[in-house]
Parts: sequence; C-alpha cells; structure tokens
Amino acid sequence: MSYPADALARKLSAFETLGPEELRMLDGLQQARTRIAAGKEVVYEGQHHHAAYILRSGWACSYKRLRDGSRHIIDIQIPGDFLGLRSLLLRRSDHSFVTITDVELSRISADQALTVLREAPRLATALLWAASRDEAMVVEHLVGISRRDAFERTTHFLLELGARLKLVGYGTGDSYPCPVSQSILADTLGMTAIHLNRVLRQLREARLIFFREGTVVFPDMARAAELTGFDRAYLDQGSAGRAPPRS
Amino acid sequence: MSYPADALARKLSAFETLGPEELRMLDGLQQARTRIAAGKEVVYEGQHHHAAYILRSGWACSYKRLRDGSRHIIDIQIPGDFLGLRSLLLRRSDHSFVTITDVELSRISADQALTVLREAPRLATALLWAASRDEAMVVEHLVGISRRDAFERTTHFLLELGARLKLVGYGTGDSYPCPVSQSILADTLGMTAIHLNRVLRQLREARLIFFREGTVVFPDMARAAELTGFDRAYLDQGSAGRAPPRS
DNA sequence: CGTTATCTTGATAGAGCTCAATTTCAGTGG
DNA sequence: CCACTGAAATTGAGCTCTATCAAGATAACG
Repeated sequence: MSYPADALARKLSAFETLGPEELRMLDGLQQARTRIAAGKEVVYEGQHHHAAYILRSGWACSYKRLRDGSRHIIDIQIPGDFLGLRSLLLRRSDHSFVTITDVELSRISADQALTVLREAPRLATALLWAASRDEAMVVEHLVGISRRDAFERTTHFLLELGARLKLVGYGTGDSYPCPVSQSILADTLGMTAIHLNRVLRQLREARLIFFREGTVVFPDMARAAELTGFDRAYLDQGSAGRAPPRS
Repeated sequence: MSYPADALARKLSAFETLGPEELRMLDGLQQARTRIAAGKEVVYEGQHHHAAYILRSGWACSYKRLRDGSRHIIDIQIPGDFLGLRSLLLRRSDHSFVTITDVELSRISADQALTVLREAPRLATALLWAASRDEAMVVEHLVGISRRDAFERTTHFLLELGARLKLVGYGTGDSYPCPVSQSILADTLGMTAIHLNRVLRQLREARLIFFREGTVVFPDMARAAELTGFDRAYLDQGSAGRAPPRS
C-alpha cells in the first residue's frame, strides 16, 4: 500500500491514482492541524463562518437535534472522512459535530477547497467523488430507516462501516475496532438504545454479528450481506471509465 | 424578477447575483434539451455512464428500490433542480428517476460540469451551493423520518416544498400546485399510502393543510411552521458573507 | 467507594403496517 | 351513451414492531 499514513489519500486512491504533485497538494490542504479530545463539540448547528475539516485520526459523528431534545446522528466519521463539507457554502452550518474519540483534524477553508477545484482537476474529481460517496451513504441510510426493519438496518450499517474502515486500513471488513456506544449507534440507526440492545442480543444469538467491547465481528459476512442485500459497490468503486465491475 | 424563464438561474440568484457572462454560461450548460412524457424512467439504478440533468419544467422524483419491492423516494424534483448530479462521478447511478408530469430536461455531462468548475468560479460556487442545499434537504428528511411522527413529517415536507416552489416562481408558499399522488408522497415520507391518507384527513380536519385535487393550501402557514419547527433558512439563504440573518 | 455512564432485561402501550373492501373518476371502446 | 377498466382515494379491523416506563447490573472514574 503506497499511502499508509494518510487515510484520505488512501481512500481517494480507490477512485483514481494520484500523481506525486497531486499528493503534495492534498498534503498541502491538510496543513492546519488540530487535536481535540473525545466528547467535544467541533462545529455546532447554526454556527456562522465555519470551516470544514478532514478527520486524520479518531472517530467523530455529525448530528442534528430536534426541539424535543432527541437527536439523530447523520453519520459516523472515520479517518479520511470530511467533516462539514456540505455546509461549507451554506450561510450557517446545518448540523453539529462531536468527537467520539480523541481526534486529529485538518482545517479547510472554502477558499482552499475552491482553489483545488480550479487548479488540480484530477484531485478535484477525486474529492468530489468522495463527497458524492458520502452523500450516497446518507441516501442509503434514508432508505434504510424508511424501509428496513431494525435487524436489517443494524446489519447493513455495520457491514458498511466495516467496508469503509477496511478501505482506509482499519480492520478486515469482517472484524474491526468500533469505539461507538450503543446509544450513539442507536441514534444513528434511528431507534432507541433499548431496542438496539435487544436487536444486538438477537443478532449475537443468531451468530450474525458480535458487537462487544469496542469490536465488531461478523462470523459469516457473506451470510450477513446476503440477508440485508448489502452491496459495497458504491463504497469503493471509481469513475465511469475505470475498473470493470467485479464480474 | 430578472430571471422569469429559467428556474435554475432564479434559484441560484437567491445565493448570489450572477453577471451576464455567468448567465450566458449557465444557459450554455442547458443546451441539450429533451422532452419526456409523464411516468417515464430517466436514469435507472445501476446504470453506467449516465449523465446528469437539469429539470427545466415539470416534476420528477428520484427513488431507490429494495429487494422486497418497496421503494423509497429520496426527493421530489421541481423546475430548477438537478437530477442525478450526485452520482455523476460514481461508476453506477445509485438511484433511479421517474417523471411525474411531462418534463423538459437539459442533459449535462461530467466534463461540462467540471469545465464550469474550472472556468467560472462564481457560477461554480452557486451550483455547488445548490448541490449542498439539496444534500441538506436529504439530511433533513433523514432526521424527519427517524425522529418526527407522521403528522410533523408530512407538514414539514409540504412546507419545505412550498418554499422551494416559491423560490422558482410557482405558488405563494402557502398555496401551490402539487401534481403528486398520495402514493408518491407516502413513499417520500416513508409511510404507507393508507396511513398518509388518514394523516391528510386529520390535517384537513385540523384546518392545517388541504391537499386536494393537485393543490396544497395552508390556511395558517405560521401555525403549521410553528407546530413542526420548520425553519426555511437552509432553503434560500446565501453564503457566509452575504445577507445578515433576519435578526 | 460513591458517582455516573453504559449496558441489560421486563412489562406495557401506541404508532403505523397489513389485509380487505368500497368509492370515485378519467379513460376507452363498443 | 353506457358498460368496462384501472388508478387513486378512502375507510375498517387486527396485529407487529418499536417506544416508553421502570429497574438492575456492570464498569469506569475521581
């Protein structure tokens, strides 16, 4: 693997091979680094003039709150993911971020992002691909919450997370570290922590998924994927002209 | 209003004023026009090498199907909206489109889109803003399906739709044409048509929303907005540096 | 060694789904 | 002009999944 250190570079290379000049620019984008402890707010909903970030290490999540106090977690971010890219051009951020573990971030301004779009077309395409992929995941979650029951939804999400992690070098897809509490996972899947707990127990009893002590294990990933119709195509496949389907 | 004819130009102008040169480029983007009858598939899920489109007139919707045959409609598109922009860079389209009424479309290739990004920064920013806004709506629907009940969700969506339509010159926000069947609306809101039908009846009885014969009317929009916490800020407000908040 | 978050299990209730049937109403063809 | 068709809307009854309320158990932590 040629990009062991930089999760984003590694992810983008699944879309298209980047040259040294492009890797240099990508690195340049990530100069403004910060470390933030677990459980801190990074951007809050309604904030003005916020920046976007690249998550270099650690886990975070983006969420929205409703008036009744409940929250929904839009997605969980892992190394190599963007934070707040969507609302970079909106007047106010439309969601909030919290760190789940200690993290390292690179701050990115709208200007920087637009400069890359103008001056490095191939890198720009790769970044826009990554952004499209993120959006495809949100859409997948939307459909899941609307049309899949709690078992399918949970399984599907954990499979997706495994595939995402593998792409940036964490875990094997069927086994990976996952420092996420049941409460966070429940808010991501659109159910109560209590119900998720029961679902996880039943998935464990069915020997489909073991979610324990910060680790997720699929004893039989093919079966889990089959049961939920999980197709990882949208997560790691590149542009139109490129790699043929895995036929 | 300086852009009566072109819904997209009109929408973008809510974000930032475009000069004549930019309007010319925007028009150039929309040269490859087609007409399609109601009820036709435009792009299907899994399709390769697909293009994106701008919807110039008429209504359409984007959806995904699950293996059990159920479908979820991701969003309803109205004049000035993009179709398939998200999956322009993905190898395969991640969703399908059907026309709801007869429509007129402009076809856009990835190359054209990328050229605009490179050569017309201000127009590019405006287009990316519109794309971000679309994504913000998807996220809003995600949260709605997960955390709002059927009444709130229905009201919120119809308010949002009214605001979107008004921005491109259809209806007044509290009254607008809506050629959408209950079945389509139900699949958008993540419920069954039967349940939506009951919800609509109760909303009618409560004198909150009248959804009948292709028209939506809010007798008291402020009350409806209050009840569901609807805040149209994310739909029509521009970039950071621009208009002050309505404080 | 109390405090607090996380996880776990039980019992009950309700929102929304499923199955079933009836009603419009716009076509459409004889 | 009228029967026939099919999509959309409507109403009813029963059932299921998931939320809510309550209460322990476990474990990390200052």
